[in-house]
Amino acid sequence: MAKRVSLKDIADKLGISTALVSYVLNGQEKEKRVGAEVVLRIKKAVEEMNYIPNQIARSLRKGTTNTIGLIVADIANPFFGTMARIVENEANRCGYTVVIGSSDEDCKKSSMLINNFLNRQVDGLIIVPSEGCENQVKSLIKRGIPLVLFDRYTPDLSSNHVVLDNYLASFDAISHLIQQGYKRIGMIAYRSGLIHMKERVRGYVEAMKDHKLEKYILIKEVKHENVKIETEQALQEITHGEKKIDAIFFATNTLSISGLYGIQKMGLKVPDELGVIGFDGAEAFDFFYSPLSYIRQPIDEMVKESVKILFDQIKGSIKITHVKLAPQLIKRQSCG
Amino acid sequence: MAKRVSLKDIADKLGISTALVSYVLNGQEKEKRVGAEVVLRIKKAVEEMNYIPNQIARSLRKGTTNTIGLIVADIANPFFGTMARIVENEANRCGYTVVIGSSDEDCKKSSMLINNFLNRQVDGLIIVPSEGCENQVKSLIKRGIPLVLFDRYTPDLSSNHVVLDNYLASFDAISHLIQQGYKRIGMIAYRSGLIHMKERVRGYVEAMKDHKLEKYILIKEVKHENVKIETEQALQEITHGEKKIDAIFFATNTLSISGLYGIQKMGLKVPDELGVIGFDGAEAFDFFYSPLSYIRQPIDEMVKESVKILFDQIKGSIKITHVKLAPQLIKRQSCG
DNA sequence: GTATATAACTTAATCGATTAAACAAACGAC
DNA sequence: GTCGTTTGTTTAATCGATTAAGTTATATAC
Repeated sequence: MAKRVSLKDIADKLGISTALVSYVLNGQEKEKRVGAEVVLRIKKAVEEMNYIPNQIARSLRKGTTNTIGLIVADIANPFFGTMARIVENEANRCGYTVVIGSSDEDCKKSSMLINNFLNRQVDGLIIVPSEGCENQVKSLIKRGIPLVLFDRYTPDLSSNHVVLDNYLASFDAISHLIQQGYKRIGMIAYRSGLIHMKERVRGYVEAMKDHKLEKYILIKEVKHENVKIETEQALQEITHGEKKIDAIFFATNTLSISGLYGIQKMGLKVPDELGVIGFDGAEAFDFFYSPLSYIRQPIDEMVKESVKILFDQIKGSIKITHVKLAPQLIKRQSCG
Repeated sequence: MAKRVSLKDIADKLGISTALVSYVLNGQEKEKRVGAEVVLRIKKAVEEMNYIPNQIARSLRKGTTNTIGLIVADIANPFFGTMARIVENEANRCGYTVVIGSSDEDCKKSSMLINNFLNRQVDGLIIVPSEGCENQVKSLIKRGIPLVLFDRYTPDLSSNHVVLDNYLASFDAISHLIQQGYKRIGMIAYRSGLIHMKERVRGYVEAMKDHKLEKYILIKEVKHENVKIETEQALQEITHGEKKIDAIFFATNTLSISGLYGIQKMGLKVPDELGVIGFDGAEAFDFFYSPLSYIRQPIDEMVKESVKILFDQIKGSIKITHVKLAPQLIKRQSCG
């Protein structure tokens, strides 16, 4: 591989010092009063020699990399893919690059990613935190690393975060189901201590209680590792037998889709035998024979807000910002 | 933000030189015969002071960043999301980090991304090339940048690439439709000069000719900018009137999904009125009322192969590798 | 007792760009 | 003719880690 052209190569070729070249490349020719003729010669040489500045060297010197790290649960999940795409757009607009990592909701992987990104001196992080990584987050905050948590947060840590009003999301969904005449409403959620999941469950429980349906409260929690199988099993159990449910609420898009596979397989009639409300939205929801009603997250706004907060932090702001955005219930045919 | 601990801080604290610390951190204590007691003291200090090596400095010195750049069309598209995820896994296993960019099939964006990644001294690139960026690719090759093209390639450039046998994919799909009794088979493709699209079209054309159906050849090409609307329009046109088609083949997953929306809206009966075969696979395919038959790409294998080739290049191999993998036709209910 | 190995460290150059500080030449003021 | 300014340029330190080459001190050989 041919050796790359460096600043010094240009300076040497023109018989001048590297300082001049650097000034011109950074558009400081006025402030540093570089001679007009020299400016031209430098620009010409830069063009001719096909010079590409070495960001690594620059980063080392300046102490900033113009890079932000993004840690999601799984970049193959369209929800996070969409999220990543918006982060990328916003970051690029400001001259930043994004490095992305998938944690699989696994605290160890998350930790490795965070360390790796810090080694690489990212200027800030947007993290969808996994369960059990409170200490990692705490440590980041203590070290003053610009950070925004997304989708979830740790209540007793004062970090920046942008989340959906998850309580309201569930509450609305369940209220709507009840209004449509459903009573025995079940919920399938992840087994997780994370606040977003707890809030979604709380919204469900409160809505049921508010309508005096506490006796029908039925929550099945599945583990991250085996979503599809566990979801179908759970579904099987609660849609049969004496106490079988007449409606179901899924707590995430992955759960919703796994659930739909199950419903399809079992041949349940939606919305007559079973009312359904999902989460997040997916193309699959639109093609389900009874197009799915779902909770829509304002993801565009959420991500833009996150990036904005992060850049504020990077610029030195010490303000802690919490943003909670309202969900939207998209009503279609799957719930009466 | 508290100043980070550097190698020198550790050396100073222990009253030794930075060289020793560096040796120990790199596991060279044996070769460089660092004293046993010193090794212990260094390890203890590293732990205590919570030292994190500065990858930037290391990269500058070593000339490698242990980072690879990935340029896809759109990370929000699950096909590329899945691809990115596999790249990430493979890269991580080897201690590499991935930076991802979305080109939107736009040559200018692609160019900006490539330059940006090169500024950042990525060790190699995996690129899903856009139309018109042959010169960019050529320049990369000329400069000896480790590179693997994915999904598409430029026939007259000798670059490494990993692609599907797109000709065969189409040929198989169309042959199957014909075998099922369809004759007036249309195709919806992207308006693109890229080889993968040309090959997909060629497979269609050849299959039609082989069965003496050339008079029914009907290809609609849509632009990237307005996929959904254009696809629906195209569909509208070719499913009505005298010469209306009785089956359709979509050339990508985005086109397939847009097409399904159109079919759903128009209330066409699949597979009776219209046989359908899609591309790539998507959850939406499974929930379409007549589960879609589709061409499945062995994406896992394709990506792993790409990463392997790239790492070979990074390690110095000068071998040019072309990999073409066989598609799989998943037959379901949408085509008879 | 001198020469040679070996072990254990230190020194200092290096990667490439940035930038404060020093320097030199030309100009104007009086 | 001297002093101060302005203009244009160079010098060299710096970011943090790596590593070839150099330096001691101690051990072993004969």
